[in-house]
Amino acid sequence: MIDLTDRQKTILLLVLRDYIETAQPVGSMRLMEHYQLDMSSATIRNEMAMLTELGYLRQPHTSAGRVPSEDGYRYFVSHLMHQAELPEAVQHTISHQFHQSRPEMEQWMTLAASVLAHQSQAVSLITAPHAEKSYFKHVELISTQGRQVLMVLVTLGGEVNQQILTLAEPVTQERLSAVAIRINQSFQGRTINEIIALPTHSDALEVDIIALITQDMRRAAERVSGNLYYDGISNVLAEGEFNVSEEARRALRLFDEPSMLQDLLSRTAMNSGIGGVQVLIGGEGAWEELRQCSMVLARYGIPGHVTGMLGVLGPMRMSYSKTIPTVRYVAGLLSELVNDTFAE
Amino acid sequence: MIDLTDRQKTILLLVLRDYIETAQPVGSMRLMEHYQLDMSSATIRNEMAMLTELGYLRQPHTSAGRVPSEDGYRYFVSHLMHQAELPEAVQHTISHQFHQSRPEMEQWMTLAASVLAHQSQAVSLITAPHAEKSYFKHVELISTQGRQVLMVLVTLGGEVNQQILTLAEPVTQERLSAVAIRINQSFQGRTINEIIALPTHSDALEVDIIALITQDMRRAAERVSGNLYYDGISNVLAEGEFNVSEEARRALRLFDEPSMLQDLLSRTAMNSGIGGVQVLIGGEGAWEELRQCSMVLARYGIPGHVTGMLGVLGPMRMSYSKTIPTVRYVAGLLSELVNDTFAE
DNA sequence: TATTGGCACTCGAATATTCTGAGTGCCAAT
DNA sequence: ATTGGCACTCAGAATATTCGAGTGCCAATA
Repeated sequence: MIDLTDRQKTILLLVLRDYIETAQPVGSMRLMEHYQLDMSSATIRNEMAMLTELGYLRQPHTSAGRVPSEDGYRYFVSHLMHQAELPEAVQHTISHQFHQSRPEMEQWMTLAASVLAHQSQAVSLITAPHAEKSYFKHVELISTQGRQVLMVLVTLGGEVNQQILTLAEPVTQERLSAVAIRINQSFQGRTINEIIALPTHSDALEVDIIALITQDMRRAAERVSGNLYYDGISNVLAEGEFNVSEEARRALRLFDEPSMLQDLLSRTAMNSGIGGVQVLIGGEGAWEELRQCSMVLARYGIPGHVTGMLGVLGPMRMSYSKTIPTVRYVAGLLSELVNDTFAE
Repeated sequence: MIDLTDRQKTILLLVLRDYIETAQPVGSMRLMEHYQLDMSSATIRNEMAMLTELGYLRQPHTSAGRVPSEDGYRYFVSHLMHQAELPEAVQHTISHQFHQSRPEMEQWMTLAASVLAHQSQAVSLITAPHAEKSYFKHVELISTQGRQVLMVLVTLGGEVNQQILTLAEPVTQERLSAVAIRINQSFQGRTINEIIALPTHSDALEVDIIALITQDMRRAAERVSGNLYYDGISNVLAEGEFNVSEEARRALRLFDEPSMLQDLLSRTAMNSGIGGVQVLIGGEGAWEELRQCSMVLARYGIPGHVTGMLGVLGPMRMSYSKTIPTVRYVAGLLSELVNDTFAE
């Protein structure tokens, strides 16, 4: 794996750079002139042949230049690319936008999606922060009309869940409020299991409501992550190689099938810590739809508490050296915001 | 406009049908055999020439069959197409899905988007119902930690708006609840203007909260419509003529620029009543991006009260006779649901 | 007068053919 | 170990050729 000479590394790096920039197979001559290498094209050819044999480069056909292979990209990302921070100016711009927006989670999500899409010129996606263990915080019952009641359930971290119930018979707001107050007092800060363990109450209305609350909390716990936001779908279509369109269609199908994305996000990045950025190249064998794509993913939030995922989906030859710092920075920013909001 | 002979209408209708089905220019021979017309292909050619002169058909090039022009589609939609109801079986399936889903607005929106996209094999889009005039219903203040407070504001029709405030100094939950109760009592059912007209209170905290409430309500009133949901983006890419891709890209750009869609929706369908379905063919000159597309739009909800928009965006040769009933039916269904939920 | 068969004509799309040049692999010379 | 030189390859562009669906028009017809 580390059996590459310095010169081989240089050449591999340059091939990657050039290909990422131009999307054209890169040949030995071009490489030599463009980067003023002081060796002949024949030497470069020899090295390239070596790199091809090692599996880091590919030849689309016999008489074409070289193109990075999946392994090539992986080597690039993990050994060659120099990991810079995001330029300060960009950091400021982004951070400014966040601090100017309305202090609402939904706004932040939309903004983060937009920033990522714009910076990386690819599709961005992000899940709302999600409590890893759900604690009851507050419930509110508001009668809207006759038998319809709006239930607003707040769990740890300000996740708000609203639902409309239809009762068997009309109930006054007073009665509802009384029930709410009782429930709030006894459930405060408890987990779903603790709530279930509590002695059941005799009041029929109250029993119904409690059943709904536990049901909601259970459902929330099952969902791997919160709502999904994304942005920049047209970016990916602007890419040259996607004009083949077949590939683009496949990748975009992911966005029509939220469950697939959820699955993908949870399966990959659940195990990576906060702050770490995961790079997924060419679907890593597991995702047929992403054969031509890469994803840069990160988790954000408070570990073991409230976390979410965010990332970028783009063509395999996306600019990792720009995307990775961006994803890392935005993840950090969101972590801060989540911290400010939810920490106890 | 109505200067078409019956025979011309028949031919125009068949051309439309055939083209919508096959996406191929249709010629005189094909028309004759396929639909057993008892006239010769020469006669059909003559009529076609006439229809071309009148602007209802076009010829892609001299020696090709005929293709409907924009005007042709319009004539078809308004005079030729027979307006059937959605088949009962389909109605049942759809309605069943809605009644099985969780009774939450968000679920309904997602479901409606999914159903429309699936039925029409095109992109669907839908805005959440939006109160045309906003009445205060309820506010809830929940302390999450030190100076952070979660405000949940419910306005007429169960629109719930959550926001996190940072206070100047920590306040107990008791104090917050007291404020909430006072506000709820005096604001119940009032409009924003009435609230502003009320005598201001002396309590600093209360004044702050009230300011935020009015601010929120004002903002909600300004938004043309609620959140935007959509589905089926990959459908549009599956269409043959979009493989040219340039067009697809343009149309999809709409989805990255929510403001454009909002604008489009409000400008077109704001004036059409509930129940009426509007058909927008080829952008009607106004929207460059939609030159190759059509939209089928409808409003739903309670007129003058809480309404939303929904519709389908597809290629100009979409199956109007299937899409229009679907859109109408789903709009009706949502209207019912909105009615059940929000009516007073 | 409206309809029809016949026929010459058109022109996009499909297929075949040729051309071109960027790029390679390899070898002998340095 | 590196390099200049050279024959070879092959995708893609450019060009030519064929094919046939479809038209427009006209003279014959009912």
